[in-house]
Amino acid sequence: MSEKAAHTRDKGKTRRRLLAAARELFYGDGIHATGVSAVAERAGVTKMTLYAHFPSKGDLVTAYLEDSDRRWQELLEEKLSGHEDPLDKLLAVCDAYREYFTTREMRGCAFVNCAAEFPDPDHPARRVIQQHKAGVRERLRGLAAEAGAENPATLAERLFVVLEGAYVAGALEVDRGVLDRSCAFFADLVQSAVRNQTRS
Amino acid sequence: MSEKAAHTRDKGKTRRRLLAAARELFYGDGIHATGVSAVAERAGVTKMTLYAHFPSKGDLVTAYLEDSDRRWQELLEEKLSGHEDPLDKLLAVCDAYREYFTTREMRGCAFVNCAAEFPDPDHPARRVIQQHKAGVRERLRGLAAEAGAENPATLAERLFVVLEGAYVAGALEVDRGVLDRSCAFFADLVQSAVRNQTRS
DNA sequence: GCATTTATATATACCGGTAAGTATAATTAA
DNA sequence: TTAATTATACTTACCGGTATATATAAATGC
Repeated sequence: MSEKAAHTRDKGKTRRRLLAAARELFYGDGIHATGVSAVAERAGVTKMTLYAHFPSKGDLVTAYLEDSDRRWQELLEEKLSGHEDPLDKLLAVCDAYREYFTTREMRGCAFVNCAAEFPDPDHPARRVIQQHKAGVRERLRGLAAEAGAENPATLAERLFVVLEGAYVAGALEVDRGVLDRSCAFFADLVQSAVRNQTRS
Repeated sequence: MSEKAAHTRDKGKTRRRLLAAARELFYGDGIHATGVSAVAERAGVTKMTLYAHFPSKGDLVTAYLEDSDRRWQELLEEKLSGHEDPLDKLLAVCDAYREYFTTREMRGCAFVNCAAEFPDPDHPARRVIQQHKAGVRERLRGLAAEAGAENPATLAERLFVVLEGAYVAGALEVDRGVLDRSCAFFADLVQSAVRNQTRS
């Protein structure tokens, strides 16, 4: 049905198509290597239409990042909702990471890659990146506390470092197993941090 | 003495100047965002001279990566030579990482950043990146074995993941402390992997 | 010691391609 | 009628890379 229906008057739909195209191309090929014309073409619209939705390429980039963050959060919360025990919830973060990683091509973290392309710390895109990473860390900290870790802040930061490291290592190595082994690493850290807790 | 001596006939010196310029600009601003003219200008030479040393920008990029890897290895081996005990050597790898990181601006790993800009796994630059990371992992594995870790391969991979994670986390956060805290993390991992060893 | 050759670098202009972004007019669907 | 989109052409700017002709320092030959 939605085959030849490129002539939809639904503005939201066009915007979603543009964001989907931006996601594929920006993430897959890099941002500087992707022209706005290519994004428009992938979305099946004209460059003029793209500029009707996003005033500049920079705005499209930040919208792409915000959209990616939103999608990540949805995936994470869905994963978390499948568990009751706070310890299981904590472990589920790692699963979400792995799933998010393996779904997308082995291109590493979209936010890290974007930061590599935009060195200026004051660039608007960096704000979104910062917020995304801060969100992950904050979530980990809360779950670590709920799980009863001795030092939730330390555990959360270490888990965060492991996740980031596994992400880049998995993107660079042909060997995909590092992802799975890092999940075991993650679980070991959680276990040893919660084992010697003061049981309530 | 070497002030106004831009008219040196030393080919090696010009090449070094070009590589230094490439390092600063490629690393600091990104590769796609840096034009060959900018590199030549920074090196104080003409674009023609650049192309007399490197047949294309791609070749300059791979030379830049090879040079970076060589510099990293020199720093690492110098750090390692300051210790006798294999356990201290292992810990020194983390110090080398931190020093290498803080010397250069907070822009993360040059190899990871380059991989973000060159998605094609068959791109020549990716070969250098792969070799660099494989070298780090191999070194860690050897030192872990010498230090008498129970499972050197597992420890080495985990340490590698921590180093990579700390690198990207430090580059994204304004907080520089994550680097130092990750070194403590690194040390903890080493300690607990060596503690329960079968003493020879 | 002096001229010549050769390697290295300069200066400058150019080419084809592509990028981001704009202008304008026609078209489509509600 | 009106908002959304198309189609096409355009501007300005920069990119990687080349062409051409010149200048200079050092090694070479006599």
